[in-house]
Amino acid sequence: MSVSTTQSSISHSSHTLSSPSQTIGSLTIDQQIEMIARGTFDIVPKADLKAKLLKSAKDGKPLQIKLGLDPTAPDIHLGFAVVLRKLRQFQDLGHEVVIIIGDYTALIGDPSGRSTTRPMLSSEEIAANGQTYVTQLAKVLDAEKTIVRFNSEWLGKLSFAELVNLASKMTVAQVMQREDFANRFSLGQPISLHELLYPLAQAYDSVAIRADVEMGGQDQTFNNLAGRALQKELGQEPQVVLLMPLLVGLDGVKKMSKSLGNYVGISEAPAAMFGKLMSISDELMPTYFELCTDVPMPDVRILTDADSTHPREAKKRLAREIITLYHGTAAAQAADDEFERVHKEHQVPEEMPEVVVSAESVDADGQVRLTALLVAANLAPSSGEAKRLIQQGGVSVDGTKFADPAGMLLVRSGQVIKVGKNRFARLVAPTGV
RNA sequence: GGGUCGGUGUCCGAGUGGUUAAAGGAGGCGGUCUGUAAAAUCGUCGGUGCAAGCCUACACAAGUUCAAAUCUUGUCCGGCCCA
Repeated sequence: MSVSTTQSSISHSSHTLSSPSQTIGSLTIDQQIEMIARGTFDIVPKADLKAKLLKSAKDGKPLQIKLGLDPTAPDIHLGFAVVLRKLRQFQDLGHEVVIIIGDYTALIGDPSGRSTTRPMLSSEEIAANGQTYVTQLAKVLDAEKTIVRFNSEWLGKLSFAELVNLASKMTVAQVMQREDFANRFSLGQPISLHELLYPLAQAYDSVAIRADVEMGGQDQTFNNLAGRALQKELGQEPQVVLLMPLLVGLDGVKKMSKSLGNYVGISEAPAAMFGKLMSISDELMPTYFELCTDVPMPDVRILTDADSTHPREAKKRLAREIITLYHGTAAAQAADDEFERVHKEHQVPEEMPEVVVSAESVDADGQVRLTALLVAANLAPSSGEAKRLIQQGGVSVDGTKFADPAGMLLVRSGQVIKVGKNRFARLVAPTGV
């Protein structure tokens, strides 16, 4: 993967079309389209995609597939991976991915709650951030066919006159079509002027790199279409806009995001992933199979039909499939075994956080107040919460319910504290106890 | 610039001087049930403390009062109308 802030990096993208495997290489255009279409929310317009694929195959020139990202630390969870995996498919078909890091769009965006302007990143910092992205994205993408660019490269060079000219290509009414703007406006919520410039800036990215396809989440519909419009306006062949649905999080309601805590990170430990995936609702299974795994759709239909497959088994299969993608088959099987042991045989997990009981917290008799211990062990956010958990019967020590909220515990190394259904910690007594 | 309305706990939203750590809903957490699913159901949700209690909290600050989320003034932020 190359990281470059120079204009020349675009030109290096003209190597010949290559395919990683015979099977993919031999796909007809229609088969390729079927593959690409899996799980998509929308492709605008589908006919253009076909035309571009045909042209690319004929000329032996890979398509430029664009994805714009915030310069904030990427939280690569399954939801984000949905888009990345689609990009990977394009790469497997021989095309080239251009990741655009919106360092400049982030700079001009000064959210109203923020009092200080974000400091301008130095080129060293920018390069360093780029490297971080490379490492993280490489978990899904093919590094050979990925280019990382920063949009300060071209947005930073725009003069005010040029910006005004660009802004003249779009009307307020057009921008206000965007659902979130329209909603906020009608609800009487504030919209800052600079926010209206966002779609324009993002659209200009597409012009700058001559994108053939722009990928994005469903929520990016408007921005991506603006790119298409602006390209047309400026005499370029307009990009195809390919939108992926937003993956619903573990709660089954809201989109998966780190801040909502309803996510599965792709770097999470296999056992943790397994547990989280088993907790999703049955209704979510088909979507997760379609968007997060490579299981062929006919198989998915059998797996998600409760008459042919027990939902529990299907869900375990789902968890194994996903874990295999990021940790390999062996880890997936191990996570499955562990899950069985803990939840079916009600044994304690093999691995769990260890908590060293501090010597000061232990009294002369070697006892600790359990509420304090729970807080120290990160099993409860506050002692009030710890008390509640105990009162409600959510805490057990070595399998025995601990019911006294004010109770003291005689600490022995190796004791297992369990809170709720799946939070465990193993105690390590202070030396000498 | 003028007028006007508003800023309450994770979110929404009641509350116009005192049994208000603040109704109700959403959501979270725990128990039961289950397939660690969903649904259902019971309980619980500021901090600290074994407890009595103490502390902090209704944008921010100052004030009136025995007593303020509630009244006054100023500041900040926002909506709407007018210019």
